[in-house]
Amino acid sequence: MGRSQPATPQKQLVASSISSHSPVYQALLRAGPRLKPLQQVHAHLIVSGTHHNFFLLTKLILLACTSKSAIYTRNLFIFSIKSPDSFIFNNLIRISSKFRFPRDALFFFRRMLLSRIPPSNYTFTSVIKTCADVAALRLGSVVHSHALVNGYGLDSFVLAALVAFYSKCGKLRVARKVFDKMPDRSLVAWNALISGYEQNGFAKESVELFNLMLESGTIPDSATFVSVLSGCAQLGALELGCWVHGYVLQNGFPVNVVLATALINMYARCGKVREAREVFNQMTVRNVVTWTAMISGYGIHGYGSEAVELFHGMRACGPPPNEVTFVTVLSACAHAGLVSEGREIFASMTRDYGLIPEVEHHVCMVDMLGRAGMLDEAFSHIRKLTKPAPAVWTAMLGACKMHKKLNMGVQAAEHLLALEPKDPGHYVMLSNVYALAGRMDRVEMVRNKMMMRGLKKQVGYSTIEIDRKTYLFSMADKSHLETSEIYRYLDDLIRRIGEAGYAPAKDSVLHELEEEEREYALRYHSEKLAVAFGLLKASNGTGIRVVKNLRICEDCHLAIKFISDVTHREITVRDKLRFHHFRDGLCSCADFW
DNA sequence: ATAGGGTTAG
Repeated sequence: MGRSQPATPQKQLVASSISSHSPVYQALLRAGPRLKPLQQVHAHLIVSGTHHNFFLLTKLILLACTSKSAIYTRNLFIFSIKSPDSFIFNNLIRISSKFRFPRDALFFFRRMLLSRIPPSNYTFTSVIKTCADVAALRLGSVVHSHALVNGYGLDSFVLAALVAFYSKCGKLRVARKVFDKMPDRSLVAWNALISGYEQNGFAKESVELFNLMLESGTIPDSATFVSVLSGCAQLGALELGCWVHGYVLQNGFPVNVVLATALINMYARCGKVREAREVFNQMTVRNVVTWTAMISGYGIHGYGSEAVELFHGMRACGPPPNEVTFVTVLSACAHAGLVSEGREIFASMTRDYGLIPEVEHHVCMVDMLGRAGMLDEAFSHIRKLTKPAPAVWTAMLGACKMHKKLNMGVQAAEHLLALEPKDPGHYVMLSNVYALAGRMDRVEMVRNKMMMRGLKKQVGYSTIEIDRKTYLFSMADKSHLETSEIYRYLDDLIRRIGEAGYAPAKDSVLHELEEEEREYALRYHSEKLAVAFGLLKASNGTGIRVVKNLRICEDCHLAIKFISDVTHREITVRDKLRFHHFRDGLCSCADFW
């Protein structure tokens, strides 16, 4: 029957005769995703007259795209492929999106629409992923409607991609809405939203969703654990973090590098640096992120020499440190007063690794020199910079406050306020510098300026985890069920530490308040409330772990030292910058923070 | 052929 057909397209005949066993196809496979070999095979196709073969051209262009040769791929697309089919379009879009060539992915998508080839769920997932990569909210929303119109409103792949997309754009409410409407939620959809919450700072929501996931009977995987552990790290939720670790081990889930690194980070940020090191030691494969997480862990606990030692270990037998590694090790030096070590490490950055110091490294250097009381050196470090970033001046101002250097502090603050006139934190700092110098007239002036500009001090709060639940306290908080008990207990504690020699450090309260209000405000700072609650609730012998969103104040620091002494309890406070381990009336930061 | 993951200064 085939014979009786008119001799229609020679092409078709050739196409059918070329299979995946043919020598040319094998040559393409051998070439793989490499530009030069592909072009050689291409030349061979032309010479042998098979360069119109659709099957071969499809393989060629997809390999070209995989080889990341964007120009060659586009040329093949424009000049060699007469009428690309949906398979070619979908794969070009997918590969371009996978290798982060968003412009190409969108180019092919537009061409697909212009060719009137209907996009499929494959098309939409890749295009949405591309929109997520470049956080193109408007475009992504248009593609979303497009997907709905094309009948993919219930497709689990498309919807999972949309959840990830809205999460990446910070639109968690929309992401949640899409997620809630999914008829059957895939593991990836759960993971995308859990990660979305965590990445956008909504650790609590992330953990809550994880619990819903378990209740729904969906089995989590390593990506789930990684996001939840990051959430635990954010929250300082050690109990939950330990539970996740146990769950992973008991159920025999494989612990890969990323998961182990997330565990290190969780333990370190929950105050358990020894446990973090244990995970680190047990790993067989460690990459630069692993090492950096461990060094950072030591740093935030004030264990500068351990951080430096590990850094040298990394130099000797680990992967090359990257710019993040240097930030963490320099910060560790700054917090531990390791000036000469820090200087040497800073120098090695460019000398040994060809890394150019960025703003964050300069911030660490200024912080390090400034904390150590070497304010002139810190200042001259700034002067060497062509355009000092605000953060550098923030570090300088912090050092001036610490060492009560009024003139230099005012100078730093002036630079800072010129650069960032809307940051309330800078005004607070400056007013504190004036207060410490006894210039109450100036304190008043800064406060007025702040009010006139409609700026408000950031609200401080502290959290504490009891029985895998996190409780939040703000200053003079009375929203808790056991408020009266907590206040009674705290008042009694303050009486006891008063007998032991504690006197409120009234200077450390923000001078927005009148004299008689100050002591009251200090007395019921969120961290004190959280500590009191912890002492009431946590069983004897266990440590108290509090997380504060801002830096701990001078008075709370002093009070908690006394509290650790009179109650014989270990108290850990993680503030915005680092850990304070209080024990027997002393703090691990040695009052150097 | 489809979607999700770990480290960063003040």
